[in-house]
Amino acid sequence: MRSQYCAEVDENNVGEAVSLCGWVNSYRDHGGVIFIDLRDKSGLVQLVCDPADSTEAHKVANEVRDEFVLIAKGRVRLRGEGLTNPNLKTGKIEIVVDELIVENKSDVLPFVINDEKVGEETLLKYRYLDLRKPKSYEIFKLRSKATIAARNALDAQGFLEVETPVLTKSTPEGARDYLVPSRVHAGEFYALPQSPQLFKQLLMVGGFDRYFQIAKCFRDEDLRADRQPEFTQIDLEMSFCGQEEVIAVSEDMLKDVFAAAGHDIQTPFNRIPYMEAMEKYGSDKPDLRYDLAMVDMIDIFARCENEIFSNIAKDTKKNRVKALKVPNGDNIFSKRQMKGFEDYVRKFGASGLGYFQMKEDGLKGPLAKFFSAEDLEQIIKVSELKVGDVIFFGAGDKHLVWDYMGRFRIYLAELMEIIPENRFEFVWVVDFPMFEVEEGKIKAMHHPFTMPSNIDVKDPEEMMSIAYDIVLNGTELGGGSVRIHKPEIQEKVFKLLGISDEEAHEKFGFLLDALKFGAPPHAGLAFGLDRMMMLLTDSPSIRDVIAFPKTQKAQCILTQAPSPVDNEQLKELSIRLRDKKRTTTN
RNA sequence: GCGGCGGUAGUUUAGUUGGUUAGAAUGCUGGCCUGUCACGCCGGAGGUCGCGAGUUCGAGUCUCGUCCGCCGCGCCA
Repeated sequence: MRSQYCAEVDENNVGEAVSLCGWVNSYRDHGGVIFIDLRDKSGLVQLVCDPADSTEAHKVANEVRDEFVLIAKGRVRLRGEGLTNPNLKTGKIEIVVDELIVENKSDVLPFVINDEKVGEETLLKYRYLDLRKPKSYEIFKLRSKATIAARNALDAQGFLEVETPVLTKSTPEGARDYLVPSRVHAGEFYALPQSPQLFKQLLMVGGFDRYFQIAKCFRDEDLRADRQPEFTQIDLEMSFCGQEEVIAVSEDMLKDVFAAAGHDIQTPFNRIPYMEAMEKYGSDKPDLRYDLAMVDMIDIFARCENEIFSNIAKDTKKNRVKALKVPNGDNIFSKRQMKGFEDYVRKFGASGLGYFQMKEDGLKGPLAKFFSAEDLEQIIKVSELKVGDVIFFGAGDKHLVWDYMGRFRIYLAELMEIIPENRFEFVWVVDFPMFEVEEGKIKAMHHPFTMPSNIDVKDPEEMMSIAYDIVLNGTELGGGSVRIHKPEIQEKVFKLLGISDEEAHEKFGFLLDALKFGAPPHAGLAFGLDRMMMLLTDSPSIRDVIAFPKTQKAQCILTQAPSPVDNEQLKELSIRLRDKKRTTTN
């Protein structure tokens, strides 16, 4: 049907007969001669339909409209002097058409392909038209190349690609599950996997040694610009290995994946312990493309004469006083902007945002009077203040201060436009705590199958885990851990999490059993492929890198999913809806 | 669940203090045009102003409710 792709034709083909297929990108009817830009995945080529060459083809060309599907047969000709188009890869040649076949017509499109201004809602409703844009094709081409590079890298390292079930068992912890009703077992449900976590551990018990999968995962939580209810992980697990082997394999794989996307990245990546990341950047996924680290001020504030601050500063275990220096901030930001900073951090629970300005004659600010001259000097010294600098500080509960000062750090960096573009700054965040306490309840920070590094420590809050996250430019790209492979440790962790023996056996009995039958030490990691593609394609939304994404209300506006179903279907599944109006019929 | 922004021809949008027939660009369409490539020129059609109430002599504009889209918070082991 086709001799080559549109944009593959060039000067070397002059005089040759070609047969090209594609869509009408645009047409220009001059009354006599008609020009058609034919488009396929490779690009554009100009067709010329001149009645002098073929009255038949010209007649057909008269009826052609945008996005008609054509098969054009003709010969390649060099364009005349002054008639070339430097904006087109094929701009030096054109196709003199002697046979034009309209393979399929097209209704008028709801929007013009490549029109950058069209709203996303319209684009998503007609996503297949949006995908015709060369820009869309490039994104999915890159995604394909990256995925294949990951496969090849892992294959070369002896990993076996194994598919794990999509219909699986609902688990109590973690995100909300998507449930699938069982027809055969009335009243019972499968769950879609939040990740293949337990199955990949079972594959290690099965002796496969190294497993990977490009796995779809499902989490029924609210959406964000970088979160969809179904997403893809590059998931891997390896036996008789610890953190270092997983990190080494991951770095190798990432190097290949980024190379496939045209980026040379340097390994090994830097590492930062979790606590240091929190103390310096207020985040477990710090963006290290810029510094702007927080400075600890708690000692100095403990000595100040303002009771609110000194009281906060006395409890160094629970509280923090953190400062962010803005070089030359006094000259960059207006009074009004600085007031706005306080409003910004208040949204995240801050009760206020103090500041000092570094003037010619020393530190100035509403709180300066509470500090001794020596301590003011000390503030200047520890934060290396120069005239014109401004220093902001937050005080209070450490988790709160880390959070809002960490967000403020990013906010400032964006405002000051100090974030370098076209740079990939990878960092491994390591040495995570095993648990976090929320509203008095103890929760696994990573997941309950993570190996503690100090299982015998008395205070569970002091327990650390062998877990690691890979962070790129402030985005969590992936995470993993060394897993528990001994049943007694797993049972102990369940106990600490407040999961009873009974519940543990009901929900995870199969895992506890498996651990009893010679489970090897094993460790693994999973990457968020969609987020990786966002970064590789510089896309502002995860929807851009997913062929058929869902809206923020988790709907697909193309297919109208989710949708009501017949009562008959529900009956088979032994399901009765509370609100009967929601079914389509009966 | 909460906060912010938005919804007006197919598309992108303007619309003042509530006041005449809701305007533009682009797309579409009819005609003309043999070298354009964002072709050009002349003409034409195209609007439940998201939806529903309310206030008013009169609502795109004001009020209330509701739906949808986007961003964020909560949530996301």
